[in-house]
Amino acid sequence: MEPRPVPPGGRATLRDVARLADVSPKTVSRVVNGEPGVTEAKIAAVTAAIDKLGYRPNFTASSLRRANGRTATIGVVLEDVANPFSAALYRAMEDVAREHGVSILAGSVDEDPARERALISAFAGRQVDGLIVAPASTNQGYLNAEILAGTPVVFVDRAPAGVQVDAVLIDNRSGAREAVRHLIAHGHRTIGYVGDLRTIATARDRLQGYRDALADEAIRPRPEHIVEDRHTESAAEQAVHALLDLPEPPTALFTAQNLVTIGAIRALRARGRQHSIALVGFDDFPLADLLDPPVTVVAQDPSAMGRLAASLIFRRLDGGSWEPTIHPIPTRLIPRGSGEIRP
Amino acid sequence: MEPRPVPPGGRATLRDVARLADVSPKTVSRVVNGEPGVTEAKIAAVTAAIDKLGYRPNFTASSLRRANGRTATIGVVLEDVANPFSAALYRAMEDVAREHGVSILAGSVDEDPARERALISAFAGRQVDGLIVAPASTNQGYLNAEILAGTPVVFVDRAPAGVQVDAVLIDNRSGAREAVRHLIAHGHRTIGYVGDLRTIATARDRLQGYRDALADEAIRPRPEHIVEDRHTESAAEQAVHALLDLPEPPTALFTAQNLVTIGAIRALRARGRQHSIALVGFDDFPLADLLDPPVTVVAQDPSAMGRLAASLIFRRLDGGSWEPTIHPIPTRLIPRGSGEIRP
DNA sequence: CTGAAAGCGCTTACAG
DNA sequence: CTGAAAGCGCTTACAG
Repeated sequence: MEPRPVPPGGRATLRDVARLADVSPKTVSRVVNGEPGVTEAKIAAVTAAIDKLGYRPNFTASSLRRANGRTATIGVVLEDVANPFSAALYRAMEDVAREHGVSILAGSVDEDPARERALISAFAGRQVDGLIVAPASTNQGYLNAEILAGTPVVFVDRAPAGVQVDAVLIDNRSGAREAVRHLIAHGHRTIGYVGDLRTIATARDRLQGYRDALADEAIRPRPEHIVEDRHTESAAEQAVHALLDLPEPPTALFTAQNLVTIGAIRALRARGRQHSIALVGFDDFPLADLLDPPVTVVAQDPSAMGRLAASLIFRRLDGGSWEPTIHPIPTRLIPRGSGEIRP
Repeated sequence: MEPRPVPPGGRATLRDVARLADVSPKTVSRVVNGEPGVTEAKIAAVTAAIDKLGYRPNFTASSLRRANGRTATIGVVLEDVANPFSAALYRAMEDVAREHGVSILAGSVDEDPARERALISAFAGRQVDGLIVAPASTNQGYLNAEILAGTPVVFVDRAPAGVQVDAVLIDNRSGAREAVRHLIAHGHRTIGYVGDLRTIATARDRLQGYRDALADEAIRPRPEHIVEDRHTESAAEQAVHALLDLPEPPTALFTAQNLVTIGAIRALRARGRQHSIALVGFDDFPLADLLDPPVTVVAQDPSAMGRLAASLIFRRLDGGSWEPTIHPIPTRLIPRGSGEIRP
């Protein structure tokens, strides 16, 4: 609580400390960085001066001069931190980064390629040691300059295009196939699909998985039962209302993203059909098990994905070298009730 | 996709660009920063060299030398990004920061004061232009050095102690009082309290609000109906089981935090009591309206809180000056069903 | 309109 | 064990 004698309006520098302790700047640097070969007396003098001035080393300046140029900061580009999937990814990365004494610059892109580039440009300009990206763009060739310059880049959730990098991905197609197969196994032949923007590759993969599962059982997909480009809860809700208004409505729904699933549930509830129309969602979400009926989902493991993505960055920073690889993370079907409703 | 002629293993510098364009570094600097007074010819030469080298300005170095020393980066210290409350706060701050061309360094403290200090130290060492903090510590006097040095600091969700800063807060006590008053108005006289760690000031405030509401109606609080220090879902779940096992169990519950509310719901479900025991939770959470019964809550507005907190930082950075103030954000009781169950 | 010199806060590479 | 000089990548403050 005692006010510290900091230079008014500015912060003390290493030179201020050196002057007060009556040593050279280099000696202060040695003390600050815990380098050996400084007498106890000088260490004490420097430490006292640091305390007195409230000196805080300028890490930014030191990394500018330091041999490896590392900033102990990585950049994380997410879809939307407010979405629990992104939030879980981020939290897992943060935990790994903390173990390495590394801070995180993060931002959300909301499916906007321009925002993705702006964030990466801002992070690269701040000399991040690595980048973890869940891309919204269709091609990330612009990252090649960074990669050539030696910055490790890892993609998460979405595959790279135009660039060779490690990627932590799930198999969206087979996950979706499993979901729809589950519905078929419970007797459904007319299954509606409601999915995210078709500009998103993972959304297209999930639709393909849906088609695969139908083809497996020689069920002809009905175009009117397939609704793409639903990115929000309310857009999905409307889509489900429309599906149920069809002359031949589906008896089951596969909803290919967490917000879409929630929108679908709202529509089913509004019609009192939640116990008569089966539902399997892609992506788990908090409280899915507490709804009535509990929601069957194909769960991803965002914590595992985030941990692995961050670990890959740090392995490369620690000198690890390997060809850029796809690192698959398995999905898991969790039957809870909504997916086991029979037609 | 075409590989750029970047110096192998390193990035091009402003000097590299200057050499290639055959101008002085200062001229490159002018072009990069869009300063006026450069001939079209030189601009073209510099731009071509930048493209050829894949040059990206080192923003870190420029802010070291730049007059105001700004890094266009702020630090955000949250409770836990994976909690939807923190995630919503963060997202709102991010949106404001983006409008100002500012990046965010963020981290979670998980109620650990040491982590709080470590994060702030890391962010300050990276020369952030401002700090937004949801503190876990009981005293933040250590921030005074930063504040004296001119870094704007804003607290959010939790009040400052030992330091004079702006704070964006809700009135936890009166919010809790309103919640419990609501239960009393619906006929309850024995109301259980389940709350977060008593080390958290807002948890203590909410308990006080609970006591206030009982006192208002001259209801004697029963110590055995008050359970503190429940920080996780499962801890809260256990607590509710224990409450309902009492000889005289409460007919209603006030759960003073979002995870605690969810844990309580799990316990009520497990016993099939969700329609017979009333429940009001503090903090809204996604899907609260889709549960059965829908959950009555006292809602905070984390988006409004985050936006305001970030705006305050930028107003100060833009030269605004005022005495550090508490900025109250109202809470709102949302009756949905669980809180209107009668004894 | 353009550039040479100095310096932001720190570390490197030496010398003693 | 200690420090003087130079330099990280850039901008400032001048001079022309």
